[in-house]
This record gives sequence, structure tokens and C-alpha cells, in this order.
Amino acid sequence: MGNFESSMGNTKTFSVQDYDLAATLLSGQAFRWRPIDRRWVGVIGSHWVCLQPDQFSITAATAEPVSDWDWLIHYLQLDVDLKEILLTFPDDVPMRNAMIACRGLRLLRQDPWECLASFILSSTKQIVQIQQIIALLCERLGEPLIPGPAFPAAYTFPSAIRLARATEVELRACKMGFRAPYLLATARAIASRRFDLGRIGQLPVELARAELMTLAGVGRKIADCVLLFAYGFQSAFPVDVWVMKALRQLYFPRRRVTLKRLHRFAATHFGPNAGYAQQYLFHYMRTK
DNA sequence: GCCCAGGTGAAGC
DNA sequence: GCTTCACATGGG
Repeated sequence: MGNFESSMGNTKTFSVQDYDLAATLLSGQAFRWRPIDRRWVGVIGSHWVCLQPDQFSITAATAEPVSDWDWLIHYLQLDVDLKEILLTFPDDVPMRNAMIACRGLRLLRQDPWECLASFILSSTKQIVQIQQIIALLCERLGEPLIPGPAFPAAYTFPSAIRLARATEVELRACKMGFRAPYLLATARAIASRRFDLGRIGQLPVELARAELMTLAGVGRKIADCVLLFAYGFQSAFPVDVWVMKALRQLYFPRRRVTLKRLHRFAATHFGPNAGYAQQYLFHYMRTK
């Protein structure tokens, strides 16, 4: 491992409170972070970065000098006041337990294309397997990046344009199975400009969701993940098998409740940061 | 062998 | 509208 402190311009320490980096990076919102002796190594856009958490800070080291750290502040949402958000959660037993169990859990703000493509690959896969598929995809079709000294090879997430040029066979070779044609069709819609990801963030959330759901392999759940994790629509509330289990078990024990009913409940019960609350329930269910 | 995994789309009522 | 099913692949 190199001595980051000695080289100018490629390390920076950000002071933060209530930021559980491990929980955040492993809570199934992003899939490219790897733990390497108490640090977290990943790629954000075209930046290789290594994050070292401390009690009241996160220290970032990049492979190349950086003058402007806004990309990292934005990705980690370092200027968000978590306490303000937690105050908007409903004051009930399940949320109190989830808040205790998930102290410091945050939502990231990811690149829309990477987030969209990643979640197209997520359907009926365990998080570990999603990580494996994406690692393989980046290795084969991403651009090589210069990693920090003595760190393993690193790659960018392949662009929509790059994936649009790929064949279904190439994609299937990355172990993504029946998701390959979905990813390919969506990449081609974006690469050909039939679909504009830049416009999604400017629409009202219902329209943005409907637009995303016109893409191949994107239904309600994946659309909600992208709305929440990439565009920051705080009301988006992805309901997967875990969240469904959480809602049924914690809020509707001994009653059979439809998915539609759960969505209506979520829209009214969890307040303006419902999506954030959802991530707490998700992580709570998976770790307890 | 079985069942399940941060689901979606198509076909059947 | 709703229910059922196929879809690859790997882990427990």
C-alpha cells in the first residue's frame, strides 16, 4: 500500500458524524465497493478511490491528483444532515428498532446509468452475485483505470454506448443470464438517444417512474431504486422481497396484504423521506 | 435434488 | 385488473 499522506493533492479528509461507511457501501445500493484492510476501494465515474473511515471522518485517497472533490461529496452525500432526515421517520416500534440497528446508514447519490444498469442485473439475484456479475462486466467491457499503488486492477463501469456495441453472447458470458437482452435493449435505447436519462431528474416523480418503466427489464421496483439511489427522489420506495417481508411482518402481522396495498401504505406512512426509511428497513431485515 | 435470490414480461383468465 | 409462469445462475 502506498503512503497516501506523502503525495499532495490525492488525499482529503472529510469530517462527518453518524456515517457508517461499511453499512452504507454494503447495503445493496451500490455493488462495486471492496473492503481491503479496513478501507473501501471503489470507482466513482472515472475516479479510482480508497476510503478510510474513522470515528469522526472519512479520508479519501485517489490514484491521481484531484483539485475538486465535489464528485465525492455528492456521491457520499456528505453535506446531508442525517439527523434532520431521521426526525421525519414515523415514531413507531419497527422504525425505532431499525434506526438503532442501522445507526449511520446513508443513501448514496449514484450515476443514473450505472445505477440503472446495475439494478437491471439485480433481479432475482443475491447481492453477492450481483457484485460478481458487475465486476465481470466492468473487467471485460469497462475502461482500465490506474489504481492506487499496490492495489488490484480497476475499471470504469462500461458506458451505454459501449454496451450498445456488445453482443448478447458477450453479455451472457458475464453470467447475467436472461437479463442480458434487457440490459442490451436498454443500453441501445440510451446510446441511440431514443431515451434521455438526463431528462428523468427534471420530471415529477410519477412521470419519471413511468418513463423509466418503458425501458426493457425495468419494472416498478427497479425504477424506484433508480429514482431513489441515482436521482434522489426521496419518496421513491422500492419494495423487494426483503422490504415486503419487513412491511408484512412488522406492520401487518397475520394479514395477507397485496403489493399494491403495501405501496399505498408506504406512500402515506413513512413521510417525506420514505425512501430513506425503506433503506433502514431493508438493512435491518437483512442484518438481524 | 430442493428452494431462494433487492423482478420482469408475457400469457392466461 | 389479477395470477401464474419462464427466465440463468449460484449458494445454502
